[in-house]
Amino acid sequence: MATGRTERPAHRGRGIPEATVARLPLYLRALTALSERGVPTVSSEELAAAAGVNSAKLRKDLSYLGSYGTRGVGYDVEYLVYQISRELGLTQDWPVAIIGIGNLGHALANYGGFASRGFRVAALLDADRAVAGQRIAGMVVRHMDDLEQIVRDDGVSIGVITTPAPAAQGVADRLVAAGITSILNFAPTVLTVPEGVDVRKVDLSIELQILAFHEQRKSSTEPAPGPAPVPAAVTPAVSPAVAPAVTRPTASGGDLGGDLPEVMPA
Amino acid sequence: MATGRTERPAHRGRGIPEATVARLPLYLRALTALSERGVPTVSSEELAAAAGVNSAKLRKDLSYLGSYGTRGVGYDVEYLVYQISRELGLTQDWPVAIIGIGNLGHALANYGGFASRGFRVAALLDADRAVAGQRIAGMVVRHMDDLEQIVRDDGVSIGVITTPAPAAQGVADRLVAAGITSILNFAPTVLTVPEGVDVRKVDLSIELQILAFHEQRKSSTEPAPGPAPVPAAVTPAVSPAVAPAVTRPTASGGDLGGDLPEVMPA
DNA sequence: TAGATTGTTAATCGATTAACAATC
DNA sequence: TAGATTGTTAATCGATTAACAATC
Repeated sequence: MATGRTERPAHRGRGIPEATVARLPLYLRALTALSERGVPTVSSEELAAAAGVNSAKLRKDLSYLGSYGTRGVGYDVEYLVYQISRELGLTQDWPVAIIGIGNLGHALANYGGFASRGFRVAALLDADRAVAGQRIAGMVVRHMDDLEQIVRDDGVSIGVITTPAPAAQGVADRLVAAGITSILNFAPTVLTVPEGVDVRKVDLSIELQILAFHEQRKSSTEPAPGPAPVPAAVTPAVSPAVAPAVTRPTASGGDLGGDLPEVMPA
Repeated sequence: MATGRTERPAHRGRGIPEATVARLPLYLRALTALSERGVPTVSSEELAAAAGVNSAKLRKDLSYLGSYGTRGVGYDVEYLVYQISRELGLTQDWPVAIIGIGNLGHALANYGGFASRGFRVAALLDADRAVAGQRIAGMVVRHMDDLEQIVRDDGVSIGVITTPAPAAQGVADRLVAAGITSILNFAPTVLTVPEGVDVRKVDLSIELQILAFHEQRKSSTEPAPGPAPVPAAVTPAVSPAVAPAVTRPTASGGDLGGDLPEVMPA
């Protein structure tokens, strides 16, 4: 229950920074957990800790939405849940279509997380006629041929692409042609879309590769990439003279393995 | 095959910016596609277009790895694939363990993308004894009790958490205790880990919420959240008097559903 | 040499953070 | 009032980008 507090949309209308928008869902999740535990208010310090961010950042982020806290007290949990939900557009229903019912599409269709929080799986689609017609998560998979009609009839506003990489761009084109302006892409491809269409991607192998980069730096105790401090004054002018020892005529034949790693087969 | 070019590790040893590290996999993917098409060289302009970034950014990113291009010519595709792979640590094998074999864990286990590119699913684990023992993607699911032994025996360095949210922190703690220092978290929870442990997260509902935010701004032509300009002087002093109509005592009871998004059932 | 394209500089932009005045 | 905590300022940091000298 919010104490009858007034709102000042402040920055509203223009310009909540992208970095802030990306964190609002985290705050919302932390607040929802607090709400379920019956916690009435939180300080920025507590909420920041729960969301895994710095409290100054949290306060700055929230200040873009308005002045929803009370000095000396903190934030009313329910009230802030509402305000963030509204800002994110979660007070309305967002019908989502999942395109490409393979392993991942199947898993997402069964994923409970959609239903709550304003999202609703409105349709499952696949280009394979053997897949279309199957019943998954209580829904009948439709064929891609019906895409335009489904988007129109069900008011689908967000498309989730879970096709193999080679099919993704074509699907994106059709989604855009059908009027969809928000796409969540799970296929490992860069999608090209017109201005005004938002694409976000979820990319497993990119995340793994970033982890591998850091993991490599940890385990290796070699002077260069390791956590070693700057080796006693590497004078810029000197390095060219120091470097030649590292110079290699070609990348192949080293102990590094001359072969370039093959990427995903498909 | 690289043209006999010399290498200058330049910035190496310390500090490739995180933003750059996060893009290297994109470049690698684009380069691999070019390599498969037999393209021998690319300009920064072409490669940047393929990766969906600005060419100045690409050149700056690559400059952190060294001087691997040729002025007036461009980059040797094979050579650059090799250099980026090496930088990311993909010239070695990274055994991965997937913990939590529900919908998503199952899908990931069957996902081909792992195997290529230096990653290898070394083990599948689940806390449920009814799941352990099952055969999935040619592997027998092991019970969580065996975690420590598996990490040790198989040299697992990366843990992928696909458990329900409430179980994730406990699993993370055990992974860390077992010596794992890189975690990819699919559960919608903030994980707390010691210094030196890297956590990256993949979060479907956060991505959807970010899309919803932008989608809302597009479709709504309402004055406040829409793309409308600042409505004729919203004097700060006045807003408290204007706002009360929007003030609501509580957020619950709405269509928001007070529920936190449940993750995959298992 | 003339044309092309890299690698780097420097300016700009946006995000983070500590600190603190405002205020409950 | 005294204590607590927000909302905001300003300094800092890091990332992006245009522009161009270096050089193949």
